[in-house]
Amino acid sequence: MTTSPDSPAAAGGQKRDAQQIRAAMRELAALIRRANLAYHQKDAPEISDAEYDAAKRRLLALEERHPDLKLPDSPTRDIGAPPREGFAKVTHEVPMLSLGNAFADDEVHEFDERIRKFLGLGDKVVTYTAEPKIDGLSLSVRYENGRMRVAATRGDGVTGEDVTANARTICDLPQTLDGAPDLLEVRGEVYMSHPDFEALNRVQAEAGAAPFANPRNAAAGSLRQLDPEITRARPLRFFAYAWGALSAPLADTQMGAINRLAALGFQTNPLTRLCRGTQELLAHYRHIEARRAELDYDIDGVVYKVDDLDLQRRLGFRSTTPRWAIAHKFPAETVWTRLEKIDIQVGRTGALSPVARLKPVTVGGVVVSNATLHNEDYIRGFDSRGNVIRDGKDIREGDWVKVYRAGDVIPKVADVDLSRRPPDARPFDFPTRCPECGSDAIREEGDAVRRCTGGMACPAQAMERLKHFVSRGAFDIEGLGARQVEMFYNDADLPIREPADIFTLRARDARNLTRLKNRDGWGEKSAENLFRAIEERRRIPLYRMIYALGIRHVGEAASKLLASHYGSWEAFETAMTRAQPGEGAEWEELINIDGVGAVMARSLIAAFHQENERRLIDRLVDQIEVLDAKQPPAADSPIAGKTLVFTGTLERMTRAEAKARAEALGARVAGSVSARTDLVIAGPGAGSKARKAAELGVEVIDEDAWLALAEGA
DNA sequence: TATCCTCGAGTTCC
DNA sequence: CTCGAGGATA
Repeated sequence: MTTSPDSPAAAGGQKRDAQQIRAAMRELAALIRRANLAYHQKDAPEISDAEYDAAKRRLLALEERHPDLKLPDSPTRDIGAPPREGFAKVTHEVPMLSLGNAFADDEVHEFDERIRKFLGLGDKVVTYTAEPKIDGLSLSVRYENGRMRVAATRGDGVTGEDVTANARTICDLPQTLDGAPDLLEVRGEVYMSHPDFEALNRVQAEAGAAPFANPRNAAAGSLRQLDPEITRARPLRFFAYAWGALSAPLADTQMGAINRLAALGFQTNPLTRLCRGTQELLAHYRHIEARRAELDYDIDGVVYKVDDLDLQRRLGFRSTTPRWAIAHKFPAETVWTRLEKIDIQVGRTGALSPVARLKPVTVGGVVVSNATLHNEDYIRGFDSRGNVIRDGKDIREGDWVKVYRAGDVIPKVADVDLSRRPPDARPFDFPTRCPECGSDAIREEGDAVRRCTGGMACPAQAMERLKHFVSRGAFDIEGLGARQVEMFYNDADLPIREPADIFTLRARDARNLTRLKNRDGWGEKSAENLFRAIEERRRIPLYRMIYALGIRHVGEAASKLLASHYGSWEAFETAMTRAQPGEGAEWEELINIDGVGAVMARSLIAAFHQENERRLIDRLVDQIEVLDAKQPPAADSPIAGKTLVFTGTLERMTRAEAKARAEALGARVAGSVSARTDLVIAGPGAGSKARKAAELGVEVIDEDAWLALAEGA
């Protein structure tokens, strides 16, 4: 038998390598899992945070280099792995908002038009600042009387983490300021330069530690070290570009404020320019894009801001973003890979969601193996109204597809390579029966999603409903997350199949021969902790209860509206039980709540009238105590107990603000004028509502009078 | 009826 | 983070 001298040996070497890598992966995975378990059960951790982080990074790095060898049950894909840090929480005095995005030139034109329209500027040219968007992490640094006091990460925008000790090691951040306002919160981006990043990874490699995937991860990992001495050894940099709380204005333009920050000793980005109108904005965008490769730090787009701070103030904010700024993003990195299979998941509302199972690839430093396919139409390539998606190309199992991470997070399929389509590939046959329970899956007229009709008889829906029930905004039971729900759902001795079962768990366990505390992975302490966490939630605020029911169209915001309107579970339940869709006093009351429309109202009524659904609710209510919503007391305000309606444009405050203010003063805010309305506040452009108020003889006041009323109270 | 805005639901990976 | 739908308004 003749073989070429080296090929079998080489193949054998590769195989051995793969085995060694697999073995290393298994060992690291076991180490991480043991540490997670120890942490969960609040025992003394077996390994230090640093060792844990190093193990996790090493495993991630291995997986990144060898996506094909990744263990199917790798702990790196654990959701809800516990945070291991002990940073204090900091509430931002001024929230750190995110920015709206633009990807194409015409979105920049729309941004500019929106602004001119909002301000009534006609064809006048607006001046903007344009600056690179640094790909790091944002930080807010608070100076009081010229001294650095607190530095906090963005967090969720409202609450961040206190990383002051680490921030003090960043040389771009002055410890003291000369000539600054008494109170100054400087905001900007912490980042790591390319040379520093490469040097750091060399040091990591020499020390046998896993390298960081990219400068952004390196910066984030360094800033969130518990030991500031480690952070000190990491060369972090900082660009200032914004501010939070201030005791005195910095300037009257954005550019002026940036220059002032520079004068105070902060680094500001040298590519920041003033641009008059969209043409200059786009020109500067292309200039920055062209120079992107020469910069020694990562950027992911260009930020545009209205320069005049007075105009910024007038433009104000939408719920999560300022109207006066936008991030013009560079195109996301895309990668071609094979789509191996299309799976269908069933959500809590019965929605069938297609998911692409991909041959794992690294996109933007992360291994991606799944991507959302949204719905039937997205796979088909055009929707029911005949709109074309991806030039009308459909997606088939076996196709080569172009994948990117939308907003650098959610993997999506952007394109299909028809030239590489396997000859035997067939158009995807979207199921018309639920893959979990076999019930019919139907698509309502005009709806994009197909839904399983099985209701609570569908195990997938029942399980997802339970997961929602214990989720953060709902009952939020410590130690009973998605994974535990799945475990208990299929448990032979101690099943949780519906919400009420959670609250009978302890009693059932006590009657059992196979006690929870005797099981693998459980002990007396962990079982007792779970039972205690459940008991703590037996008394539950009304809005959490309503939200937990998981009624379609009724999310967190709507639940709060309903809770504060009805005040008690009894009142709410009675109203929902008596209400008839489309008629009667209870219906009128329901849809008159500002923010509740006919669709939501019907959905609520259906939930309380559908027999099985209703029994679930009743059995749950038997087990718990629903606390009344706190009624705003403010009994002595002139509008307490009155029903108000806002109409037209409010110029001095947003509608949400006005509403919150009115409610704080004990008034109810309704959406439309009726005989039960006491007062209408009409801004400019008020139409039918103001007329109706006049017809009904309801008092109408303008915004100034309303402000006087609110201030006086 | 069209348009703007916010909310709900579903998704991935850390 | 994104899409689609619901709700408010012009």
